[in-house]
This record gives sequence, C-alpha cells and structure tokens, in this order.
Amino acid sequence: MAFEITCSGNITTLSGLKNFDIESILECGQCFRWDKNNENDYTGIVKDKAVRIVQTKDAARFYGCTCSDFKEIWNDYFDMSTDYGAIISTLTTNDDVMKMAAEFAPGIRILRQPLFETLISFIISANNSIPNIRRVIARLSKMYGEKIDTEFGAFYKFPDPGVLGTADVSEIALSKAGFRSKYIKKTAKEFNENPVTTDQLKNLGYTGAKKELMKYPGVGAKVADCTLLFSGAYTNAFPVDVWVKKIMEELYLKKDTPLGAISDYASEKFGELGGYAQQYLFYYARSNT
DNA sequence: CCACAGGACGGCT
DNA sequence: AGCCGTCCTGTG
Repeated sequence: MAFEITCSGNITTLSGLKNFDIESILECGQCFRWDKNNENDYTGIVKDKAVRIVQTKDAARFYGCTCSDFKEIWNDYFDMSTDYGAIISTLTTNDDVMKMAAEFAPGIRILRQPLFETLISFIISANNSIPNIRRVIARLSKMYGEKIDTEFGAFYKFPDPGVLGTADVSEIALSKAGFRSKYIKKTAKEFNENPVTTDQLKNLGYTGAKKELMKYPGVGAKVADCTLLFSGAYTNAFPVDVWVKKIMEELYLKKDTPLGAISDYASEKFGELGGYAQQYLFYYARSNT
C-alpha cells in the first residue's frame, strides 16, 4: 500500500495519503450516514463499527478504530487498495472534460458499502433530496437498528432485513419515507427470505446482476446501478440521474438524449472505469451548476 | 398556492 | 417498446 498505518490503541492514523479527501468522499452523494462535525471531521457507522475521522492534508486519524478494525472494515470500505491516480490518468488521457472534472475533486473514492444498506438507501433516494434521504435513513435506523454507544456519541446500526421485512408499512411510513415505504418493506422481506451477496452478484455479470436487483420493488435502472457501484460490486456501473444526464448532454452529447443512449455512450467510452467517471462528473456538476 | 427534488410504476397506445 | 400522469415529503 502506498500509505502508512500507525496504530495506538483505539486510534489509527494514516499518513502519506494520495487521492483521499474525506469531504469529497463522504459528500459526493454515495453515502448518507456520515455527520460533519467540523471541516474535515466526520463521524459515522458501518455495520456495527462507529468511527470519527479527522483529516489534515495527507493524513487521516480514525478515532474508535483499532488496527484490526481498520484492516477488517475501513481499509475495504474506503477502497484503499485501488490506485486512483492510475484511474484518473487513464480517464483524463485525450479527454479534457474528464480532466476538468477529476481535477476538481481528485480525492474522491468509491466506497464499498454493505449491500442491503446500499439497496434500501437508494430505494429511498428515488425522486428525493439528499437531506431528506439522510433524515429518513436516520429515523429508520433509530426505529429498527441496534444502538451502539461510543466515546464520541450514540449510533444506530442500519436495520437488518428481517426486522424491516416484518415491520408494518404504516410504521415504516413514520420515517417519512412516503410512497417508498411499501418498497422498503417488500424488498427487505424478499431479501431476508432469499439473501443476496456481493459475491453472488459478481458471478452474474453486470447485466445479470442489474436485472436481478431490478426484480425488487422500487428498484429501476438508476437505483440498480447505484447499488452495484456503491456496494463495490461493479466499477463499470454508470448511474444516470438528472445531474449526470444534464452534464453528459452538455459536455459530451446533445440535449434530450434518452437515458439508455447515455448509458451506452458511457459504457463504450469509459468501460470498466465508468463508475469512477460518473462520480467525478456528478460531483463536478452538483458543485458547479 | 404552486413547482420541483439525485425515479419507479402502472396504465395507456 | 415508448410515453406520461402520479406519487410522499420538504423547501423555496
């Protein structure tokens, strides 16, 4: 690995980081459960592990994180084994648009998040705003997730499929998920009765995995692509939402290009790196338009 | 009061 | 197969 790890009890420090900017990573729309305490200072929970991360330049300190926690959870979650410098280098060759987008936020990384949490989170994201998505997920976790107390606050685990799958839709609706409440319940129920793993999705191939996810109620092409990308299953997944549609039409294509045509173009142009390209473009579009 | 937000669904043709 | 009205909730 290119960076160095120093462990001291409950604190793990990374130094010599490249292409790692905690704000870009946590606020580029791929995750919804991190809270900003200060500049470059975030707390969050993944599975049953809560952590506080404070970054200064090319170093990041993880509080509430032992060396084995980092190796078991966070190293994979933050995709630390991937060389983002090489990805940017490939994407920006002969492509001034990608050059501009990647230079805007070279510290973005694609998180490898738990599959069920990612699936439900992006069902909630349909026709919804990020602040509202965050509130709904926080309420569901508090209602149905196990409480985890730490030195830097209380956290709630993301609910298990069995719990969400057996809850009443009217009760789930108290989270303000609206018309998505019935999708949350049904998808959780189906997932619990027939669990799917990231490895199983990888064995299906991208197209097969996407079709499999689209069997769940509330999951269309965009939600399926987000789930495949942000759970670490397929880096070629290229979610096309209104922002990506807009900037792809503006910078590469022309107005009123159908969603499917944008997907095809991205697949042809970016290939296996489509997901990374999507994040640079998305973050650039959201921040500059 | 109305428009619209980081889509999916169902009922049309 | 493609088009289009509708859908909870929060914000402007």
